[in-house]
Amino acid sequence: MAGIVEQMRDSLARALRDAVHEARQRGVLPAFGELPEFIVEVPREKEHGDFATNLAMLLARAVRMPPRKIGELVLAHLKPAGLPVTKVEVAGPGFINFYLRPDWVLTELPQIIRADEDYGRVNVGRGAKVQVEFVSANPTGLLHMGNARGAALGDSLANVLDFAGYRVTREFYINDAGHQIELFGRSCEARYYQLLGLPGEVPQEGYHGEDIVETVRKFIAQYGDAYLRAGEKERREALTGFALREKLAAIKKALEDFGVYYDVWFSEAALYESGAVEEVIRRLRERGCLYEHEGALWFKATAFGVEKDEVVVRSNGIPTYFAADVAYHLNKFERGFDLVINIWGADHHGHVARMKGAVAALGYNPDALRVIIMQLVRLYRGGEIVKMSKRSGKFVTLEELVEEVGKDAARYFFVMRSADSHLDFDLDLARSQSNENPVYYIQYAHARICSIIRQLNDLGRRLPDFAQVDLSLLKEEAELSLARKLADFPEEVATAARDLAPHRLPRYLHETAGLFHSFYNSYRVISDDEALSSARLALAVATRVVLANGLRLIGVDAPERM
RNA sequence: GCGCCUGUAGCUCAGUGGAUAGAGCACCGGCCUCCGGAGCCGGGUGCGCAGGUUCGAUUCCUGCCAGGCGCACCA
Repeated sequence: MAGIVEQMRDSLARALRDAVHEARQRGVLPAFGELPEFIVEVPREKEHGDFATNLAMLLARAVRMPPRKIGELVLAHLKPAGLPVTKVEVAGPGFINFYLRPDWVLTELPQIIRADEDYGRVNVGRGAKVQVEFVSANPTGLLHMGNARGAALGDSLANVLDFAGYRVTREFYINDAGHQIELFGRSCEARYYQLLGLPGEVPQEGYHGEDIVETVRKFIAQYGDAYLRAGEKERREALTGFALREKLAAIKKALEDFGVYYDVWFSEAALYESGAVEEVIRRLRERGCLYEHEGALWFKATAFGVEKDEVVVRSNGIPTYFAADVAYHLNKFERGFDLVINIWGADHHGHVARMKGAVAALGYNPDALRVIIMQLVRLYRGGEIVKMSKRSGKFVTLEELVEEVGKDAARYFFVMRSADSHLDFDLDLARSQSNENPVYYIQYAHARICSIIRQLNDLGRRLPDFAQVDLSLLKEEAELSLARKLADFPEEVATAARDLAPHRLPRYLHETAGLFHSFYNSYRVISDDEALSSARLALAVATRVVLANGLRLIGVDAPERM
């Protein structure tokens, strides 16, 4: 269901193509090859009309005529019949500008209200299967700011893709195998001894956080000192298994409190147990992509344009993390995803090229793997950088963040920046319940509209049948520009999906809320004029729908009262 | 040294191969007998530097400068 803006764009493009065709038929325009791919855009400047096209300028080279001249010729053959076009002109270096009747967009309002929570759904995905893998933190600790940003970004992107017509699977890859887990187990063991009054030392590179102590304390509460007498292997397995389950449960809880739910929790250990890691090594070997060097087995990544080759099996016979990750990605593609999206921290960007190389080596299209690299997060409090260090266990966790600033502010602040940008997170601003805070600004607009409707009910009046409302009564600039903004929502969703850019939404919502506040401040919605009240209620209710839908996509609540 | 990301207003950041580059914050001044003042209205010499491609570059390419992150038989 295309919005009215897209329909208008298409109609104008069609009229333009017809005009060019006509002019060529009549020999007014010389023959040329393909019509260049022109765009019909909304000009930045209002004075340049409602829509504009660069068609004439793009055609200049092919027909060897000045753009303005071409514009005039196209214009002479243009028949915008049935369209609310009031004026067309050639301007500037050769733009063709279209001016529309100011009320052209108003018919969208009842459509918005009717579609309600589905307004803004588009079909750019055409039902393609897409997987979004995000966070995928080691289940050995708590979630930090990088994970939090990934969670907000990944979940919002998944929401957007879903709304844009993709079939989305959200997935968390659990790194529950390998060297780090070994270290984790030894760290737990050391704490186990310590808590039981025996000597024990957490390995230098191990996990020193207080949270591990807590976890081991719970283990002791349940099993006492029974494992002191067990063999090392048995003791470690018991401790590691217990701790991993607990950590994972805590991670899951923290994410749920952050509004993030997964479809699949995928275990790395399962890849070893099922033989998938061995299998993928066999496949790579079969394809001649592996070789031995100094006792280790290497993947010939350089054959796929990567700078360096990569070890898949160490000389001690243990596969690397990379081997498991390749197996995981093979598994993803075997599950039939058309598009596989990973959200990784900037510290993993070196991994992208070789992962794509491995995908290509396995016979899949490396472009079907899209990796979004997020830059790092810096926290500010009181104007100072909050120092964090993972090793010492001193970092702000996702739970603490949500507790300090709330879920809504946290999610909004993470999503409002593009992944490419280093994020300075101002805790004071996010926490402030004032007009400084953009989250509340948007939520406030939503609550205000709900309040208007409550007011209406209190007066014993009811919402009108919006299909019957005389929208032509909306004539004020503030009304028309708000309606115009609302009609942009479907294209906003489409663009966010196409560009994998959920950060567009906070901006759009903020602008929309601003236009509403502005309108609200200048005009009364509910008045003695029944017809005018109905028209303005249509505008207000449509605004509520768009704000609610947009906020939902970024995982922020749309409260009826604040 | 090599690779990736980033350099836009005092600060944090949007933005697009096009016609006069935007928002929030901060700062200053206005607005409530009226549906929620968490609101509204007004206030601006800025695209790191240098070349190139183009009818047109803040956007694309090259070099340089600055910051971040990588460059393990770690993950």
